[in-house]
Amino acid sequence: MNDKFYALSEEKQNAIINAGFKVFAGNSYKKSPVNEIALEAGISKSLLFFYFKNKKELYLFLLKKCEEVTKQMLLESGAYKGNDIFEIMYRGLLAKASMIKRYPDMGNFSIKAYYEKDPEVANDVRKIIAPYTNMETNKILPPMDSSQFKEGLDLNMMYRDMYLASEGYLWQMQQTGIIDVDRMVADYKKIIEFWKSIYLK
Amino acid sequence: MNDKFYALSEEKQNAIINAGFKVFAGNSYKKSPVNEIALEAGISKSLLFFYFKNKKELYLFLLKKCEEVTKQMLLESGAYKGNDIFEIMYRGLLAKASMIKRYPDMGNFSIKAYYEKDPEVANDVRKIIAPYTNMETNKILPPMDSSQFKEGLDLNMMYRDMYLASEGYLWQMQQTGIIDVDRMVADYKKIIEFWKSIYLK
DNA sequence: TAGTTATTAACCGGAACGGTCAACAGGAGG
DNA sequence: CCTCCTGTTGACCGTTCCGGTTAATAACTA
Repeated sequence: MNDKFYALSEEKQNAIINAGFKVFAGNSYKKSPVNEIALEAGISKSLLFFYFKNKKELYLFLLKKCEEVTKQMLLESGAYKGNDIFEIMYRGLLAKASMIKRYPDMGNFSIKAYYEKDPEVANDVRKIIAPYTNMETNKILPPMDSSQFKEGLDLNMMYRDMYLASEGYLWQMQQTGIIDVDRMVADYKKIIEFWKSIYLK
Repeated sequence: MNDKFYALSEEKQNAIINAGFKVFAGNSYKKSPVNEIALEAGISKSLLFFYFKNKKELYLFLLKKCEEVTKQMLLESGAYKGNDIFEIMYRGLLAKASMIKRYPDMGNFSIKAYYEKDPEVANDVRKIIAPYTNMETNKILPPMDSSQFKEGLDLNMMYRDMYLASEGYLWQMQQTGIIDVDRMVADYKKIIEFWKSIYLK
């Protein structure tokens, strides 16, 4: 890939990246025309081929970008790990929300890439995705002080319920197409308040 | 469309329908080759064009099928409407799960169709989808006897949390690719037991 | 065997695609 | 004004793909 790409303004870079995410998220690798990505990004196909020597390189670049951003997000969301489970969940959603705002189609792109079967890229996709599959997810109950919760509460089930509801909420939000981070934060705060009212002593 | 299609065995019909759902769910209308659908269904392209006179007809047939199945499902899941909210939710998930099992890609197909912009089909899609958008969804709290729940419980928030968690669970299940209805039922029963333990008096 | 039906392989014209390249625009410096 | 350099593009090419047709074959029936 051409280093000149990094000399572009951040907006221009993001425009290209998001165009790539969008088109590759909407179609399989083979059915995603480079021209469509260029048009979406507001540049010509030739220029895109100037920055990335071919379609495969562009695709794998996007996949790496995706991994990098996700890793960064997980880091951020866990940065203030404490023993307040509600705070942790709140920060987790916040990080995800801002990620969705900056790269709206990245999530769908990564899902598509995960299931990509085209022999031209499949192997490289596995190679890039492999380490990131084993990564620490937040499906596992973080350590916490159980004394503050109501007696007899099944903490694992509580966490599972909250995790599932968060996923469901994010999914529901993404279905609408418009990501309104402010509204998401407000909604989620209310949900967390509800959880506190039923789970805490 | 050719009535001979209905003379086919149910398995053959479903094979064709599911092949259509799968391919159209994975790509936009224009980028979904009829040949790929035929291959996936285990028949030749010519035969598919024998049953459906062109691509558009096949697509709209699938969309109607989708609407019909969804309507049926909503009917089933609400058939035993009582005042037991947990029972209602359980039946709801059960209906959705069995629908996913029979038509694994139907959900993604309907989402794709909803956002389809190709002028060749967009108008007809709106026409078919329109009545079904206004349909009664289960996002609204059903009437229930509040005396059995814990004092001061916000029933709307409770229902919202349960609904979101159910969506999140279904989404998570569908991501795995393998729909194991038995496991889903078992999982969901445990989740509902948990809800009962925290919400009921 | 003859006739009817189910199913397909081969084909066609046109469109789309990845990738290349000569050309063009515009600014910098002489 | 000319010249060089850089960023950018339209036009082009060989190939593949796609929707749809049709003539031919397979399978079944009587």
